[in-house]
Amino acid sequence: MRTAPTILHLDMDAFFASAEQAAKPSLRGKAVIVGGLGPRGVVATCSYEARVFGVHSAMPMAQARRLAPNAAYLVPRFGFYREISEQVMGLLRGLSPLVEPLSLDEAFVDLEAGGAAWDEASARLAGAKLRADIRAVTGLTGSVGLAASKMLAKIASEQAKPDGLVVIDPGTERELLAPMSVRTLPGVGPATGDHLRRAGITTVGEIAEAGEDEVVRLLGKAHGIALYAMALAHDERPVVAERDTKSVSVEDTYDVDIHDRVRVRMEVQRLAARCVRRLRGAHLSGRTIVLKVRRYDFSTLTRSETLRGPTDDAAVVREAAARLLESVDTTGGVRLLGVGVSGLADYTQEDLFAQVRAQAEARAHAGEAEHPAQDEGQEPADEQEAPAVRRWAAGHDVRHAEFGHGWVQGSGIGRVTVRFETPDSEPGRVRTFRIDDPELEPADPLPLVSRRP
DNA sequence: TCTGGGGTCCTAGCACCA
DNA sequence: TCTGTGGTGCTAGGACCC
Repeated sequence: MRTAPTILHLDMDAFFASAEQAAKPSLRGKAVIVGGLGPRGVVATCSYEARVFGVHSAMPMAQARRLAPNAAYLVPRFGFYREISEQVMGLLRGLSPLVEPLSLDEAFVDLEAGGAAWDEASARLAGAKLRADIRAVTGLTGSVGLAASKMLAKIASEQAKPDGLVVIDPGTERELLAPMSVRTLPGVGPATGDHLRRAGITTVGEIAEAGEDEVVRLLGKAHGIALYAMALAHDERPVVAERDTKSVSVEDTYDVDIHDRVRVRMEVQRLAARCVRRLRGAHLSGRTIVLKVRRYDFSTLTRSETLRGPTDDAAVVREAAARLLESVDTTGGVRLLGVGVSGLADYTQEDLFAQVRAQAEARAHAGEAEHPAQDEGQEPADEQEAPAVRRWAAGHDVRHAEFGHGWVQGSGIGRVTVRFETPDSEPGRVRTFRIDDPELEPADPLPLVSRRP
């Protein structure tokens, strides 16, 4: 255990919602909710103004709409958030080579490894400078936690929210943790929390008092030992810069349950193709194909099949997924389907069988379209955008030939409403157009902080 | 109230093998 | 030859995280 608080945890404040507010002046100071807007969507992130109404992450969107009917509802723009995230991660890498991203908006940094800090004063200074740099480069705020371990740095950044910095001094950890809820500890979710509560344990201090044997008896070996150590503030997990991907998967929840078996088969084929495109995009191949089915009653089951060798061949994955589906009863309807590949290898070991078949097919269909697996990057016909009707997603950027840059505030019944404003303008005016207005074009997001010299 | 999407890790049962 | 044992791989499910 190190003796100085030189592990830093950064957590961007209400990241997606803050990015949208920075991009759209008319939303600043307002309740903004980002998430799936379909009937089965959930909240990904919401602004602090929306939290006042009781809205929070992972809440069903329908419930959020009841609580905050006047909030702005936007679909996530991951490409935009990723760009901002890369700027932030760049700043972190300036502090240390040991940066462990946890998601687009969170990361650990080992300040000591980078020579950026060696004691409390230098760590505090590095944290404060980082926060200022993030604001200057992205226009957004992030909260920083500093402690001697990852667990405590994360707890510190949680306490620092929003827009703050908290240091947990080495030596004070156990005292600090003792009165906290067991849910504070990483790995304690609703199920484990309930389990502990039934045993009369609700605080971290009570886990420590119960003793390791009792916690192992309640939660099993791996979980019990890890949790007991955390309760004593023992956490020696290092900051790991490079993490290998273990699996790649795609899944879709349908607005309405699918009952038609033919349609279910078709969706599984589409998902398998999408999954392989992701796999190939990451230059990976895998041995185990996993089919996931969530039924009408929310019960979820998985079926998997392990091949003799790794593959990134779309036909092989599609066929395996189709075989797996045959063992699943879907009468009653399915709400979600997913296809994944695990047991990954970072190279493509050619699947001999697929290769031979592809060659045979190529001979048989000489002059026809290529085998989909050889067709990386191109969307199959079933996933191409239908050009007939243009769709305008709420929150996405647009450009109008006459009125300039704006974003979609809403659309429906052949109309699209656009607010014309940019990150550094005043809140803009709203205008409504026909959805097929030729002067209206989708546009790329503008930088949040203007890059004038 | 009605529950996303993309991941990771752990456990347990079973089969197989030495 | 039979039985027990321990390791390993596969499969399925559950919990958790952001």
